Amino acid sequence: MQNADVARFFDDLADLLEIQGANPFRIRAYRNAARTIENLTESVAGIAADPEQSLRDLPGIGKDLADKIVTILDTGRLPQLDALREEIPPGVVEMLRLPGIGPKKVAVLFRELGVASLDDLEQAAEQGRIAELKGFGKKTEQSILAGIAQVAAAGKRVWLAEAKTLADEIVAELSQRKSVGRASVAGSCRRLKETVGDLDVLVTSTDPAATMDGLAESERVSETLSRGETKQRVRLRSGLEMDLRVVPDDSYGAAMQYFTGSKEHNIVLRRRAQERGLKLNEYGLFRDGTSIAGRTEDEVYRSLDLPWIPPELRENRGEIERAEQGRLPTLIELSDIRGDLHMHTTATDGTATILDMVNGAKARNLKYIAITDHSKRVAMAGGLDAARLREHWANIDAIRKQTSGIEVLCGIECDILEDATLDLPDDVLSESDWVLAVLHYGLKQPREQINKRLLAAIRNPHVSAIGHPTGRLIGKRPGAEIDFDEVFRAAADFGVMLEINAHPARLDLDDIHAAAARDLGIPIVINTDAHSVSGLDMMQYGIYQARRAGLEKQNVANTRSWSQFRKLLRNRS
DNA sequence: GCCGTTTTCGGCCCGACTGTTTTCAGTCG
Repeated sequence: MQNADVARFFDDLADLLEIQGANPFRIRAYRNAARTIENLTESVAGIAADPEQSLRDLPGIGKDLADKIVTILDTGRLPQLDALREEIPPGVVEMLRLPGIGPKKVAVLFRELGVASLDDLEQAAEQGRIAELKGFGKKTEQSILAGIAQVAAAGKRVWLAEAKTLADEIVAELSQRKSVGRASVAGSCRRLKETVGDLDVLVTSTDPAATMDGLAESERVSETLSRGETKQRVRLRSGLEMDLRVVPDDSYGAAMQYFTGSKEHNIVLRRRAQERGLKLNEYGLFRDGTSIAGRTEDEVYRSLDLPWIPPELRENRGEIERAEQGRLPTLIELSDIRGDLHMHTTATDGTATILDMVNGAKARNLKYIAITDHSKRVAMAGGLDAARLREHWANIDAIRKQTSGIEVLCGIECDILEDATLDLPDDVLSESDWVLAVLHYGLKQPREQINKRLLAAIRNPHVSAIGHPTGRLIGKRPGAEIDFDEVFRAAADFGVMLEINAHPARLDLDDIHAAAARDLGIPIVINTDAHSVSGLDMMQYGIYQARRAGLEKQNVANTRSWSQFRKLLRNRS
């Protein structure tokens, strides 16, 4: 059982308890436990099985929750959850997804009207039965109908690449207005999370009303959803929603801190303020009603006896403790990257020639690259068999001889087949400078078989790295189920690198698993998987993911000079 | 349900906006 699966039990339990009107602090305890488990770099099953470790050492896990975790791991069920599900149908929980509808309203709808699904709810709204309930009205009824349509339509999270591009454009647009002073993206987009649910933008303004009018009239905005003195929520034409907050200049740093989040990080900070007799909110840090910090984020953190913490790390995954101890990582930057070990050409499904890719890489100041076209199993992309691959390598060789200033490796993205063999024979792989082994097919196989495949690839002496280890496509398909503990141990033992694939749809390994791999000393490679020259620019998104994992330059193999990187390869055999 | 160099009981982060109210609960981030 994966950490995320265990966490889900507690989130589901919390949802049901909320509808039931249970003690809010008990509910919070379940949610805190879910976050703690989700953010672990070790597997919770591993901790439970290890006599040297105790679940109760995890923050927010006491006797009761430790027992519940063991029950979940042993039986795959949680009796309390099963009992609650008997009382509250799944459709009732689903209603929580509607904007403006929370547990209290859901409970009333279920209790008073017997509404037990989105379909029931839509019917009741159309019949005007909702507006008659106490605490409800015509507007709530209308917003329920609008919400149902919205949930059906989309309301989904978008890739960071899309959200960030849009957010940067909007900030630039707002910055041009005369009334606007400072402007910045905040929220999960600033934390560079792999997906973004909505945008948060912060501005200082001499004329808030005019600034909000300006946003409402922007080409990128389709409608204003709500608007007050300091906050405006709009829907963008792309479907994404955005909050604009207008804050006083003296509060800008505190507001940036507050609206960047994460919620979990902020809760710990506010508690820290309380312990020091202070109060922290979006307007500043206050002692007895007098502001003692707020103009800059740095000021806020310093006044809480902490160094400034990079937004990418603000998830309450131990960054506050590390900051306190002066052990914050020096996060990797794009300019640290020297090589790119995953890219395609017209030999398979790329759109650029070998020479184009080589020149594109040189233009981006890379010192070494690997050309890694597909192996034959990926027939749709025109994958290469042994003969075509050798021919391709000869072409790469020819170009390498007439090129200077960059090392070009004859590589291959070799499929790990469903039966745990590799798509090309060992004698071919042995001629390669760089073998990236990957899963493309059979991702739904049971975990045991997936692990068998990955372990077989890792043990093959010709394999250099595992590319996009889970095979997930964010928002489109989940990755393969992997026993990460076992795979990571094998990668560490055999000196096989693991990839963070920089494509915005992959970002695979994710932040948590990349951190776990780093903890085991496994060298990480960040690669673009470029299918065109401009695809080489995706490196930035891989760097973002690595920063969220807390990776430093020395954790990432392709920050090394070519001569250093080559040594890593030689150590392999 | 968790947690504790002020506590094993009594706390548990904070404010804006909306809709339904006539002073505030619910929701959201």
